[in-house]
Amino acid sequence: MAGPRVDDIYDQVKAMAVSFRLRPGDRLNEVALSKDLGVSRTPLREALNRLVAERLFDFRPGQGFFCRPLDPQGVFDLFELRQIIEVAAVRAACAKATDDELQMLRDDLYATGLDITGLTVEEAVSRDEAFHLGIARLSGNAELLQTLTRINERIRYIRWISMSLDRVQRSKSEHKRVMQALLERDADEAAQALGAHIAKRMDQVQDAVRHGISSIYMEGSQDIATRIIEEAQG
Amino acid sequence: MAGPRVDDIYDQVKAMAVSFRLRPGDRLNEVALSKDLGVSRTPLREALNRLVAERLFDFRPGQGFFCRPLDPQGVFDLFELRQIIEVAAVRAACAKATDDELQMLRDDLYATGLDITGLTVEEAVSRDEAFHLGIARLSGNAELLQTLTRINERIRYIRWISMSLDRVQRSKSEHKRVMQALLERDADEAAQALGAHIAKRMDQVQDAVRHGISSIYMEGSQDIATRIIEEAQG
DNA sequence: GCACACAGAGCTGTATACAGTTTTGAATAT
DNA sequence: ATATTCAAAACTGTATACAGCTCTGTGTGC
Repeated sequence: MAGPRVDDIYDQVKAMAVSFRLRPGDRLNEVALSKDLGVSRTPLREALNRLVAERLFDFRPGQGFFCRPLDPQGVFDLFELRQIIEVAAVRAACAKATDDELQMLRDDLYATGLDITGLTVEEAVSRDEAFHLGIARLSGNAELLQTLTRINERIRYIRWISMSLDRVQRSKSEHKRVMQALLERDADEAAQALGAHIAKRMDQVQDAVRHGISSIYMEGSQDIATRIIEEAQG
Repeated sequence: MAGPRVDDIYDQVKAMAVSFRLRPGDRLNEVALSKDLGVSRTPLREALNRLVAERLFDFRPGQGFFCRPLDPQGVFDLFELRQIIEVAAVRAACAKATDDELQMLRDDLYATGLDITGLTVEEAVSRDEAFHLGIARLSGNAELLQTLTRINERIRYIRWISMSLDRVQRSKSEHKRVMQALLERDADEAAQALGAHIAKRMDQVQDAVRHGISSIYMEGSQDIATRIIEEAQG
């Protein structure tokens, strides 16, 4: 054992925050959580401070750490920023990625992607993220990739909700259209396709946030992430 | 006294890192720095963990905290990301800002902005940042503003260098062009003007990084930020 | 002259203690 | 019932102690 403690704690607490196993707005009890994790408050607070900088927690001096609230405007802003970043990324990828890199992305997409029926929501969103992050990686801009990674962490819960609400999964065909444009190095078409793809999701976001808020407070729906995706209708 | 300690420490250490008073690549000595700041290591490490999340420091388990290196590719990536964010911001501002807000931005620009001769480099860059951040604020997207703020902190030193190298300051006229387009709600023109403005700076970035690296290691050039801007030539 | 081993100093990582503040909840007054 | 007060409990913020690791530099062998 005895691996890097803070990094582990950081990952564990982040996972809790991302999935809202810690309820939004709640004060975080350092003593209780440190006991749960089997560490002392010192490294826990170090991890929490990182998460504050990533905006996964709020910090109020004298009061401690609070789970970020899930507010519609904040989520909308994040989706808008995501769209900006991703559209720019796909344009950069068109210009900078090698043929080999594009081919590998395509292979990954087709290998993992034909049908998401039977997967858990978590897995489905994870694969969705992987494709989008793959594009960001091919942009050749590490900061862009990093920024998108952080955004994704903050909206992951909403994507779970959205995925579990919307049974008809058209993502994959839209992904294929983006991929096709990338392979043809058609930046305008790729940007258009990806921008529209994200915009379409944004329409569902407000609903997802509302469902999300109630899901968090309902018993028995802690397991949104592990729900199985049923067959698409229509 | 007895204000929020961690926040103060965070601000102080961030200021050191941003201005490279701590040399890039160097290991940070927690004991020495905590003594300098008159606090113990515990809150210092909490502040440092925030700065790690903001990528102003690197953290290597077992070795501690290191000032981020100043590498050309990283700086270029940040400028590219900045351009992406700002172009999107100005488009959003064209669509969403109220007439009053635009007028206030214009007034600020003209009030503070006519001539930067006689200012220190730090002040000049600060005013430059203020205009760009003003646009981001009018985008109505808090995440966008936040992201740009963080980016600015990480490239501020390079802008100081760039500002002190380039005596001819055309920024203001370019800012006026952007402002004009904003007032006319001409998103394409505004995006074009702002994008070109940032791109022009990017050409100087590689030089600035090189100068920056040597400046950091030269005695007597710790004070780039406080250098006075001389009269523009031509 | 160079590489390597080893001991000592120095530094980091974490637990714990304690001071000071905030929150809680019961008791009282309205 | 509702609001208010106040004391106890709980929690946060920071310093400090110490274990364990890393780095430094000296000395030894080649």
